[in-house]
Amino acid sequence: MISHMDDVAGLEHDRDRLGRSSTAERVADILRERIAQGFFSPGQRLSEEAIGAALGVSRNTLREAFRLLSHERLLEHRLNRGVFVRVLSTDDVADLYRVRRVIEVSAVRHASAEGIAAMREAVEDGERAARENRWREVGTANIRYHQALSRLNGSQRLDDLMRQLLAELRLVFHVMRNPRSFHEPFVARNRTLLELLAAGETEKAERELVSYLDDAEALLMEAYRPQP
Amino acid sequence: MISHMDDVAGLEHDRDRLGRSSTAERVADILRERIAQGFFSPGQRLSEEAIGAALGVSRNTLREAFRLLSHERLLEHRLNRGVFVRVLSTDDVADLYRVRRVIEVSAVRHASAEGIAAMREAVEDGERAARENRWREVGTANIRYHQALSRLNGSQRLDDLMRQLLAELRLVFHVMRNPRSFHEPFVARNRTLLELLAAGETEKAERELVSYLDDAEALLMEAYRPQP
DNA sequence: AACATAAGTATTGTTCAACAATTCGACAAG
DNA sequence: CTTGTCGAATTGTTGAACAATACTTATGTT
Repeated sequence: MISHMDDVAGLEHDRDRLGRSSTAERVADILRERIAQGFFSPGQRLSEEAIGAALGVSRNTLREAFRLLSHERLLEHRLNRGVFVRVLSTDDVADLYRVRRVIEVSAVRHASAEGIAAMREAVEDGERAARENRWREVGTANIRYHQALSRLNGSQRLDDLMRQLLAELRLVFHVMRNPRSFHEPFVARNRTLLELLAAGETEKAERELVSYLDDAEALLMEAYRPQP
Repeated sequence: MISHMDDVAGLEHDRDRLGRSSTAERVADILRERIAQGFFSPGQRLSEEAIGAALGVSRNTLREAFRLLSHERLLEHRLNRGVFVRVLSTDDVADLYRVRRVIEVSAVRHASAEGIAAMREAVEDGERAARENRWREVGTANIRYHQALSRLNGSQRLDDLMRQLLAELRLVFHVMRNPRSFHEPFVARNRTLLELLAAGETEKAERELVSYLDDAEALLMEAYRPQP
């Protein structure tokens, strides 16, 4: 009997992807994607009645979804006034990059062969998309790159934090008028950092990463200053 | 006209302390405290009907509170089965200490005079409580100490992460039979680390901290192995 | 006795309708 | 131009209802 179980053992890994589908969570998934794609603009209010009617769910269920996204800092819940798509201040951007420096610098010190392979894939995807002038894809490849970098830490919780953090940053990206000017310089720098890590040059890699993040923050701040 | 506005300008800072009291959040506060104090045991199921009746709130409101605490990883939501007080595995403990190493080591590198003062207060509270054999207070002082340490990073988000992380660790502490044996050694080590930081010996401080966390993790794992 | 199956119960998931509480804009009064 | 008041619109919260799922107990078969 047990011999038959061995065939099924591999499935246990995917088990959590089955049961975890309550309506509220699926609603949250939909809204999260819409926000990430810029379908909802920062500052926009999300009406319970309108969205509830549009998705065909009750207000209570929708409110549960709102709570989830508020906790992820994608929505902002103001008492008796509703939920709004988060508007990041320059202080928020500064804080996000403080966290990125902590997590990603630590990741560089934990570099491993398998982890670097995942980064390499993201780099090549980004380079390919850049050659074909698909800058939206360059952006997503860049996000995958930094997720892979963060994963070097080997911590589920830091991965979650990084994912949430990059989702917040997307709120800023959508405000920028010219995505190419922001993403273009970092295609090459992703490659540079990758090769330094692959060569075991962690010292140089760390310096490159810090300079990388400083530049990215400065560029973002520059593009973000006008309308705060 | 604008000159009159200057008087009010200082109030904007306190604005967030006004509205923040919805029933669901207050319920979450109560439950969070109960969990922290070990009133609810890890693994215990929290019945919607029972707790809703005890607190005098409707199921819908209570469920919103459950969502909040589930997202903080204090409760675990299993579909169609209810919410349970989280039971941490040894893998969880290992992950928590991975995150602590990243955050706290980074904090050591950002040490500043004002931040160290807050740590000194926590150290002295802990030493006082230890002299008077109040080991529960030693535990809370220790938590305050590490929160103050984390605050050296100067990041709101890292502070939040640290607070959540220490709340999770409390779930483990309650399983231990003898709190004294766990907390006692670290009263002196908190002082040691503090003085190294105050003296600007960041190199030594970092080594001490890493060794500190390694020992704490090992001790916790040892006490935690029997019953998972 | 062991095991599978089926019925029944309890609990959660979701919706709906209602009302209280709060915000916001408009308009009037000073 | 400020202040006060009214009313519409929206959120906050409740309670009840029903569906969907999990747990328990009883039942029947081998």
